[in-house]
Amino acid sequence: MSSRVKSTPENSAAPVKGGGADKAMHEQVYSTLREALIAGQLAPGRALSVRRLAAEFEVSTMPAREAIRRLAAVGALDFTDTRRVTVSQMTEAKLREIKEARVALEPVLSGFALERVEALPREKGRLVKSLEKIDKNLDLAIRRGDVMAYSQLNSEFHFALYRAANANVLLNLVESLWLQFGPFMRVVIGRLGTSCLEDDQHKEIIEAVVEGDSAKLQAAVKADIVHGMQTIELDDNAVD
Amino acid sequence: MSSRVKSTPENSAAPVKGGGADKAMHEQVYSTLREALIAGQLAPGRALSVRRLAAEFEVSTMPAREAIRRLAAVGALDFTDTRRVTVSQMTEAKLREIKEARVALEPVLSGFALERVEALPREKGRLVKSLEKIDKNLDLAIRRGDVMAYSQLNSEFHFALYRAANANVLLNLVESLWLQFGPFMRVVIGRLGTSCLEDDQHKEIIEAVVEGDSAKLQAAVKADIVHGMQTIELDDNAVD
DNA sequence: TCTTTTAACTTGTGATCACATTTTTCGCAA
DNA sequence: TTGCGAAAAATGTGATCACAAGTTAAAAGA
Repeated sequence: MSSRVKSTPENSAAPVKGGGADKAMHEQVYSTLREALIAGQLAPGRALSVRRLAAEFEVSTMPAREAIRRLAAVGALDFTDTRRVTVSQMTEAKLREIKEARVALEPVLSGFALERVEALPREKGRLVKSLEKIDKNLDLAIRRGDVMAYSQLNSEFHFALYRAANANVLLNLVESLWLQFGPFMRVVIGRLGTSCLEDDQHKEIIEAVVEGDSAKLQAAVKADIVHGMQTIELDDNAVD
Repeated sequence: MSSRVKSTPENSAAPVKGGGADKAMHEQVYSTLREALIAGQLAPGRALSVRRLAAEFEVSTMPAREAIRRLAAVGALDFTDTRRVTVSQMTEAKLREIKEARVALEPVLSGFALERVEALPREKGRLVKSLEKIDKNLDLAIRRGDVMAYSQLNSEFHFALYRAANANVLLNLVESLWLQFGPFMRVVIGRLGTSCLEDDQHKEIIEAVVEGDSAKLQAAVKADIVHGMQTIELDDNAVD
């Protein structure tokens, strides 16, 4: 939440406006915010405001508005009854929905990913190496008890796999789910400590990819989700 | 696409701005556009523009922008490489993804709906009556060959069921899928005629709800989706 | 008649201002 | 110290303008 976007020098002094930059500014605000949410860097219930966001990114209010609107459209942000914008709170019912949706979608997406890399050996090699590297750092983060690094790396691990599917419709659905439970998960893990995360299914996931075994992969992904979500559910103080 | 939003009389003459209305104007623009997309009233590839939309709804460009941005966020609209906004085109790969996602999500959502109405008999009665009425009109539309009415009523039928689940996370995911294939489906049905739609699973769906049989309901919903999507896939000229 | 160039128009994006509410802050009294 | 109420600051939303880039239409040349 403290990163800076290239503040086009024209903005401050002269009122030279227009497209200018190589990428739309609202896009940059959006991406940064999205990463922060998925990695759990923004606490549930935290209030955002158009003007504060704009100031932080050193842009006008317009890009901030559009980024907020976009995140709200996928359920990551909530507009309260009084028109206030906050990071979505979790409820028990919502958590159940997210779990069911993840279980329904992510194994399918994993299957697509495997199907695709099986046809592209070089890409498969890159994917496996990437997953192994992330998982190694993940283990270190867990042992270190580094919740922040864990959240970041865990999402990186899953999305490295999912992105390999080259299936944007499914990817967007899954991403919207992660945007919704990311902030909450981070809070729970922070409370429980990383020790509860030691027995994930990442090794099995990598194995299944290497072996090209789709059934095994989907089962491992599902198990990983179920285990992770159960860990959260068990913390009864989690939902307020 | 020709409906009007209450044009607050203050807007035209005096520059009295601000919240004013009871509901945000961008929300109204969004809802209208969403309904039009799901019902297939906007053809794939059709170009939208902020200013034209604003003119049509008799609002300024701001509410139109936000509505467009929001629909783009869920994949209903595309921003082309040259910053043009169009109704999303369909591709073969995308259609496959949508089918898989629908098969994965909509039976689950149906199960949630049944589970909920089983606990609320009055609501269950209302739901069944509502479904029966819509299905009756649906049959008439099919016999009449009225593609427009069919698209409208078919979405009403499914969402009447889905809304009963009171599960907004899942509902939003499913809605985003319908927003993406609605325009395309309408084109295909328009080409094939409504005769190919005679053997849907709506009767079985209603039956299963009445009987409170979740397995039967989910199977019927899945069959309805698979059948509907296969109808589309078979039309090889459909995807351009 | 067909191609090419140029001018007019349209469009998305960013900036800025206005207004009605909501939220916070601060001083005063009990 | 604790409530309470009014002033002050902040916020979402809508309107409007500016600018650069894209699209379309027209005009000019072959």
